[in-house]
Amino acid sequence: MKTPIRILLVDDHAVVRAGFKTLLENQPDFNVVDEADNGEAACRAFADIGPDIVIMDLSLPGIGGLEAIRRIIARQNDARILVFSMHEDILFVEQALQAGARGYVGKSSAPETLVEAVRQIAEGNIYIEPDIAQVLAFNKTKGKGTPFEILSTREFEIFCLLAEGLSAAEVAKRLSLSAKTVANYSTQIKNKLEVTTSAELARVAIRHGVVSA
Amino acid sequence: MKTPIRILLVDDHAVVRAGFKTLLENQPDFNVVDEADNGEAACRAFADIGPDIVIMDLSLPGIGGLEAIRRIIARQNDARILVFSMHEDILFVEQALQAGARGYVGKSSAPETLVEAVRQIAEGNIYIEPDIAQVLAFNKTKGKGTPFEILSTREFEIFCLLAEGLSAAEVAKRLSLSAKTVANYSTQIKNKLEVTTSAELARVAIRHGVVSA
DNA sequence: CATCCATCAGGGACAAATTCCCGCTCCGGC
DNA sequence: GCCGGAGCGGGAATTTGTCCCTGATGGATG
Repeated sequence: MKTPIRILLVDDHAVVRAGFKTLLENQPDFNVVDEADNGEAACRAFADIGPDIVIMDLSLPGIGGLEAIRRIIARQNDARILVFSMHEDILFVEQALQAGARGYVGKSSAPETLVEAVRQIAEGNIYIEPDIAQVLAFNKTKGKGTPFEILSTREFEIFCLLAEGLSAAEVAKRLSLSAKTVANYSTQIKNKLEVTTSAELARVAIRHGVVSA
Repeated sequence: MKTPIRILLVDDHAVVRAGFKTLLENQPDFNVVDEADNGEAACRAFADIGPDIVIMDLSLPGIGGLEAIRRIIARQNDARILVFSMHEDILFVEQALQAGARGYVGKSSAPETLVEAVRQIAEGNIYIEPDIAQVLAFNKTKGKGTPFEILSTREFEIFCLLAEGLSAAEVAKRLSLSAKTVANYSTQIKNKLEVTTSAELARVAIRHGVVSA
């Protein structure tokens, strides 16, 4: 190819980055022109070199991957960003795509998937893993929005208490409700946030700064 | 080199594995002779091919990385195992070394560190990242206890999975245990850590860096 | 004003998880 | 050999969670 795909690689794991780099450069038309290990550096590198595509991990030190995506998109709203994340968490995927990412590839994908995703996105298309795409499409039909806005005031209140580690019975006492009511809310909250266990609930809450660890 | 280092690569992320493989094989005397994506397969592969060194991720489906290390060491107690883990948390390092690993390289290491670690361990030495080694040594002198020392190996393993948000049933499937056993462990773990809900469990885990938020 | 719909609250019935207690095996230490 | 702890799981009672459905309220909107 006469016009190689110029890639900016963003991941805070130096070793993983190096591995990916060699993997990507096995493709003759792939060229990793720069790397970054945090969000700020990624933004700067993007501005400096204007890569064809950014491959970005979401869990970055400093400003997270999401914020980095937002800043890059703010600068150039047709920037081509592929998110590669270790934890294939639907909430993150949604946030990433909403922030402007053009694709999402999870941890358990085949290497060819990554390569294919890079090509698709570099050409201006969108690439989301079939499995994940299905879930997202399904959510869309159900009118699911962003994580917490879909919770009503009361739901959010109960959500916080549960996330802090209170049992359903304790929450009920605190809010002068029936244990039954809290149990029902709890189920509903989990459904809305698409988690199944209280541990996940707590993680989501902590992740979004609703409660502290 | 006339005697290349024969490597068994164990990681459940196909993409990461592919990246590492290409990275390692940039070294002319490194030879990735086999790969595995879970603990059982790793043990079998080790028995089959007798590699010079095993590079192993800790978070594996089925029997975890820790158990895989134990089984390999049980078979050949001078087996050379290098642990490469995404989450460089001290607890895991301690457990891994106790299980018989000869080295530990964390996510944020330079690629050269990984290569160096492989060489050191292949020669029969021990290699632990300087940073981590320091913390370990420091903890030893202070006899500093994390709340997790009171957990047995198995308890800790289950604790991690629960904290990540898996249900008891999922943990059971993952570890090939009865749901009953996991439930019993779960109760015991909560007692030991003095928490009552799974949400609290998750918070404790996150607070101590055992799992990420 | 009537209607519709989301929110809040909880009952009933059933499924599932949790807890407490027990028994069993296997090992490493004394 | 004996003991204690670790690992594994069954039994039974209990608590929780889930699903569904009923009201009440309090805006919106036609």
